[in-house]
Formats: sequence, C-alpha cells, structure tokens
Amino acid sequence: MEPHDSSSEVAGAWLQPGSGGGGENASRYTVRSVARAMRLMEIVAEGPSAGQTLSDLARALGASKSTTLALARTLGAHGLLRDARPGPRYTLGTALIRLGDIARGQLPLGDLCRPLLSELASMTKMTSRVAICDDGYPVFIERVDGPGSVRFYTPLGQREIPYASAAGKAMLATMTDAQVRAMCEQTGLKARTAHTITDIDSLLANLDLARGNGFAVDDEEDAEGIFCVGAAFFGHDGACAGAVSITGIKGDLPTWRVKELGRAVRRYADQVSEILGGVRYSERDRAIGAGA
Amino acid sequence: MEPHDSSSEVAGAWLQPGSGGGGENASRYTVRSVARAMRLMEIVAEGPSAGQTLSDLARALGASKSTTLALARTLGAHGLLRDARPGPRYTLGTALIRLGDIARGQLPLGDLCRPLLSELASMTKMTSRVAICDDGYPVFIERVDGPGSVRFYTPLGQREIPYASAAGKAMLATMTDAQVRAMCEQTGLKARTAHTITDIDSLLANLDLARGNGFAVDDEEDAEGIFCVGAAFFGHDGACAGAVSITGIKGDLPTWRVKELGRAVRRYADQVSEILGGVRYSERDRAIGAGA
DNA sequence: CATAGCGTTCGGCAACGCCGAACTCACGGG
DNA sequence: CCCGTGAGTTCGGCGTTGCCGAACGCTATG
Repeated sequence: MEPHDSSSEVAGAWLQPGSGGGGENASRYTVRSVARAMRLMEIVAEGPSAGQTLSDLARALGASKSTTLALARTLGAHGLLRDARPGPRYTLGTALIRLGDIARGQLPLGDLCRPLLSELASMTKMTSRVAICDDGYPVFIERVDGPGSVRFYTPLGQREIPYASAAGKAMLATMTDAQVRAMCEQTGLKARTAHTITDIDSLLANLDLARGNGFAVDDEEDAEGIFCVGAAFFGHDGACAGAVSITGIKGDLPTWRVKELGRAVRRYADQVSEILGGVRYSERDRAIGAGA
Repeated sequence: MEPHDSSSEVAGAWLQPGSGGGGENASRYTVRSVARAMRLMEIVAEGPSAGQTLSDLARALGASKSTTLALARTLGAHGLLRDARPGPRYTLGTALIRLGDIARGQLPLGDLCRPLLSELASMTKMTSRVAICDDGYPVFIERVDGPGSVRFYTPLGQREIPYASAAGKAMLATMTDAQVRAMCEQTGLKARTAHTITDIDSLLANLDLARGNGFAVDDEEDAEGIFCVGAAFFGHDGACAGAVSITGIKGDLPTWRVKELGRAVRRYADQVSEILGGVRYSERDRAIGAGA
C-alpha cells in the first residue's frame, strides 16, 4: 500500500540544485544519518495523521528497526517527533510548530503582509496567498480565505510548480529567458491539466505578456477549473522576493474582470514591495528579462 | 546540574535550550550527528532573524566549521535551512513551515478549533489560544487575537511553564496531587514575577480552587500586568487533552468579570471536548485529584 | 601590502552509525 | 491452553563515515 519506493539515495521531496546536466551527489560533504532522519520526518509528514508504527517507518525508510528506533528517539528527544498514546504511533512533534512559526518570522516578510492579505481577500472575495521566492520556486507562506469562498486545499511552505501557477509565473517573468530555460530544465514541463503550457517557447511568450500586464494568469493550468492571478514583489536589492496571488473558480471570472483583478493584485504586490523597502513594479526596469 | 533521578529517558528537556556547557548525553540509543543537526536548527531558531554565518553556528555548536558545514548542507538539501543572499547567512528553511503546518494537522485537534477560537476572541475581546497537553506541558498550537487587542508576544508550539500559566494550571488541575508534585519536581517552581506561586502547597490549594470553579486563573503569575483565564478539555479517554485560555491586561479585568469570563472559557472548552468526542467538565468525576 | 575573517576542500584516524540476532511482551487463533 | 505472529527493545561487533585540523581561495579592512 505504500507506493514509496525507498531508494537509498538522498533526494527526497525537496528539489535538488543539481545544475549542469548530471545529478551530481557530493555525498562526501553531507551527513548520511542526518539525511535519513529528515527523510524519516518526511515519511511521517506524508503518512496518515493517525501516525505510523515503528515498523512502518523502518520499512518505508529502508532501514532496520533498530536504526529507525535510534533515529526516532533522537528526533523525539528534541520534540520533532512524538508518539501518540495507544500502541506507539509516531506523528510530527510540537517543536515543528514552533520552528515553523519562527521560520515564518525569519522570512523576508513574515506576518507583515497578513493585514494586506486580508484586505485583498475581502476586496476580491477570493482566497489570497503570498509566496516567497525560494531559489526560484514559489513557496506560499500565508493564506487568507475569502469570505464564503470555497476552501481550497492550499498547503503552506511547499515548493510549488513555477510554470503552472500564477505566483510562479509572476516570478518567472522577472527573470531572463535564459534563467527561465534553466529553471524549466530542472523541473521539466509536465502537463498538470489539459491547459498546462508544456512548450518552453509558448511559456516565454506567455511570460512576456505577463511582463506587459504587470501580472500573471494561471488559466486552469495547475488544476481543472481553477483560475489564479499573481503579481511579483521586489526586495531592497531589486530582486524578486515573492508574489501575491488570488485563487478562484474559473466560472466566476468573466474575461473583463481579469484585468481588474490583475490591477488589484498588482497594487497589493507593490504595497508589499514598499514594506520590504523594495521598488515597485512600474519603477523597475521592465526590459529585464525581455530578451530579444 | 541535575542528576535526573527519573532515568527513564533522555527526553523531556527540550523546553529549555541547552545551557552552553557541554551536556552531550551520549546515550547509545540515540544518533549523535542527528542530535547535533537539531541542535543546529535550534541555534538558528534562537538567533537573529537576519541569520547567522557558518562560523557563528560552528562556534555556538561547539564543532568544527567543516562538520557544521556538512550538517548545514544536509539540512539545507531538505529545505530545513536556507542561506540568505548577501554573504551566506543561515536562517530556517521553508520546509519547516510545511512541516509545522502538517504537524498542526496531525495533532489531536488541528484547525478544528479555530472557528471556536475566533468566536471566543470576538466575544471576550481578548487574545484567545488553545494549547494541547504535551507530556503535561501546555503547548499552544493556535491563536486568535481579539479585535483591537494588544498583540502579545505569544509563540506557538513551545512548551510553556505549567504552574504559571492559566492553561497549564487548568491542565494540572486535572491531575492527582501526586502527579502535580511530580511535574513540579521536574520543572521546579521558579518565580517568574512577584506573583508567581512558588510553594507547592499553595499551588495545590490554588488548583483545588480551580477545580471548584471549572477554570484556572493566572493573575500576573507569568508576566507582570498580564491576566489569563483557562479551562481544560478532555479527549475520548477522559484524559486531559489540552486547554483553552484567554489573555488580557490586568487593569481591564475587574474582579466581577473574572467569573463571567471563566464561565465563557469553560463553555468553549466543553465544546472542544465535544468535538474531540470527549466528556465535558461537569460530567467528569471531579473527585479526581481532589485528594485530602 | 599585510592581516583577518569568511566559506570551502580534503586526508586520515577511530568513533559511531548500522545491521542482525536475540529478547520481551501483547494479542489471538487453532 | 499454548504456540505463532507481530509489535518494540537491547546489544555485540564490523566497517562505514562522521569528524577534526590543516590548507586553500576569497573578500574586505587595517
């Protein structure tokens, strides 16, 4: 029942920065047991919220029970793992809540943008989110649901696909074509729905359009029936720091409203830029990335 | 410092960041390098949000730079650590946001109680929080600020002092006197303010009062000028699963309002109990722990 | 130009992570 | 009732690998 193939390699759910063709693993300069420990946390995170037994974990991890126990104990001693009462089942520990809370605070923005997000959500009546740019990938760190809006499943802190989300495309639009190509080589352009742009040149054209508008659109490219509008914001150094985006049902969005929503998102993204001490979109050299 | 008579585990002490001097408990059944890695995360978490350099971390960890680098790289490969752009400075990674989010979901409650919390916050106009009972310690997992209320510094996911917080005392009040004594021996009864109860017998009397009322009060015992009211809720097995509490400025709370607020908190805690499939306070055997 | 700090690489020793065998305990069907 | 199966735990010992210190390139700063 566990489709998880336990390849003894590092990898994991996180995407590796293996640039330059081959997947180069400098295994010498990482710590194996630590990597295993985090893989363990990942397994617990992906498992059922009721938790898993030690044997389950050992199987999924591809290690002996004794090793797994030692790892789990070490994690547990630091509060990252905890065993639920009846018949010891491991779940994520409360220390992770603390660390996650602090991690949010250590991010370029933090709770700073939450009031803004609430405003945007109530104005557009759509679920509003803010993502930071993490190595080129959008990672949503805060979410405010619109009034009465459908509750989408929108996990926080996860690397999202850049080329198939409004926030991701807004961020890609701030890069040069070469950079975009490099990113896409890392991820590949896999179709998420029938509308996903899977051709690099079409994507670049689409991004160019976004540059002209000041905002990017995801028209059912990530999920069937879902429509998103996103706009990037910038840090003090002028580099893209993240993006704001709103999400709604496609049917609710007549074409003429897209521009209106886009402008709203653009405006709020600019406000975030200002909070960060960054530059607004209009003041930024738009030629960047608009390569021939 | 403490010989720790209860030789049960290495665990328990993760509420206190290790006091600098050594303290490397090299039990055979834990993994050293993993323990170091988490200690590293802890150091980053406690450090400035601007991040710290590798040398800083190595110094704080008491390890060589090369070792620290290997650990940091491994953590970084999994998104738990990230280096901020100018002059590599390590901060907590975005994966922790995700893990924290999931950890909250894997907890007995989760987002379940958030609506209730909002209601309580808007009704009492005070910051409302819910804590789970983690090995006897209260750990706040969700918070909703009251309308226009002062924003207290209220970190999430952290083990709080049991004997000096309303939530903690509400939880202690569900235990037997012997259990309370055991808990207090673990933590000691250190004075946080001039009002902190530092005498075990006074504490037990105070808890008895709480048992009669159905809610516990923290009257400037944890922080000067801060007043809290808390009430415990119970899981399906009748054991204390956590507590709800509200926090406000002492001056805003005439004595006659305490009972009113207490009843409100009690009521909401009962609702949480119901959600959990647990029993309500009034249905529970109040004789528990009311030993002579 | 010298100095001091940073991050990084690498050789090499032995510490320690890892496995498998052995054990206890709880359950449940034959 | 008793034995089989699965859980979690302990421990001996092999050899992998984590760890340090020294050496390196680099960017400021005196």
